[in-house]
Amino acid sequence: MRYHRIPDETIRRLPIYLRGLLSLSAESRHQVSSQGLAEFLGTNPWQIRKDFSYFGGFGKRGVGYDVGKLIKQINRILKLDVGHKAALVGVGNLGAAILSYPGFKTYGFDISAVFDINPKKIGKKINKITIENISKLGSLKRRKIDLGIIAVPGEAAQETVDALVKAGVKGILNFAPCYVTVPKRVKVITIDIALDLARLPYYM
Amino acid sequence: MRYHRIPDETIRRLPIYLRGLLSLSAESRHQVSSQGLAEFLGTNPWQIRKDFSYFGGFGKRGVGYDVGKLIKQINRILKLDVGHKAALVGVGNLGAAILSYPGFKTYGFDISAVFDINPKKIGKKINKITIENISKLGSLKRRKIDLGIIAVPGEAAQETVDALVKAGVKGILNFAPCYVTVPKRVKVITIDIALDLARLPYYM
DNA sequence: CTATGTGAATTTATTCACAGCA
DNA sequence: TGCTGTGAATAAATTCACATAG
Repeated sequence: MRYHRIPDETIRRLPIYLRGLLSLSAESRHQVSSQGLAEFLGTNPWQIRKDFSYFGGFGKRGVGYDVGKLIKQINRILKLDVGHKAALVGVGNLGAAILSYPGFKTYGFDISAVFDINPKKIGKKINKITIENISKLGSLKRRKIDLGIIAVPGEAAQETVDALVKAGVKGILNFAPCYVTVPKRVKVITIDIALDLARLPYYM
Repeated sequence: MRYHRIPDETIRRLPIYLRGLLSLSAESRHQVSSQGLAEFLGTNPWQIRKDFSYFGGFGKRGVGYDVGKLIKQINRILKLDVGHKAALVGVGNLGAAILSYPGFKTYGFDISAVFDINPKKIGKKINKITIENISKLGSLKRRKIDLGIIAVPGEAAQETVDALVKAGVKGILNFAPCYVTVPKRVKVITIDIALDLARLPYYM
């Protein structure tokens, strides 16, 4: 295989493949062809083969892919194999839902600290984690937490991001419905669930 | 302006523009240039002008865009100007968070019915809406609800989708972490918040 | 003189078609 | 023979550059 820059779209799809492979694995499917995986995921075989080919030979010609091996490889490519500690900031409705969402640990994430600004919430426990004062974000570096999840109102998003960056996080998942600026070394992914709903009527 | 097929990516960005324009409008900004909007949204001016150009002349040369007018136009393009009633299925942690999420009404959505399968929840009220038995989904057509939001476990997603399709919805926002199949006339958008988190370490 | 609107150029991503390996 | 892996062909999206309108 020659060198190729890996398309962003391929990286975006890897977690989808991983999710599907984990489902197959849970059903004790140990082998799958690009055709079979494509049907399971609602995509097409060429796309899957092309995406995998950027990383080298994952499969066996005439046979298909080994599900367990593929899971390991994708986990390594996405750097999920090392495990990641995350801090959640903002324990409103959305924050509480995020905290109890089972999907994160599927990918090796552990929300190990929770912060809020509301004095009534600070000190209380939620999912066995004590809610800390947002002013204590400075402790993240010492606690090896390099990932922040923001579930605060839009008005507070930028200052929360700034505080997280100062605390040394390298990646931020932003649920606040606005654009935030960060230094280039930090990666932000913004999710606004209403945005996706907003384009649904166009297609209906 | 000559005819152009509108790129999917442009449609994906329209709600982002709309969100930004609504913010500007709330700050009493009535005029904005592609440059100014781009900075506000973290994108670039060419992209914005190109996207708008697919729909005709929205701006005034030498001046910029009228914020209010632009909001109206995008709302119309996305068919958000008519308002949409949605039904939520599944009132777990995530469902409850969705129900209280303020972002939906920003785009003219009204979650006007809530369903669950758990007998202990049925009949209870949440956000002033009575939780109904999931077996009553058939009433949606009569109630002019054409949009479904699914927040059930993955195992139940396909059957829930089937029930919603049978009840006549034309669009589905799926929060269950799996691919679901529908007839071509129905549009599904799947959101899995863990998928986005899963590609963050790659960039860190 | 400023900022839009848009063909053309470039870059990026998808699809195809088939060689090559188990 | 069956399914992967990958260059080549095609399609789609982004970026540029500048003519054009207010």
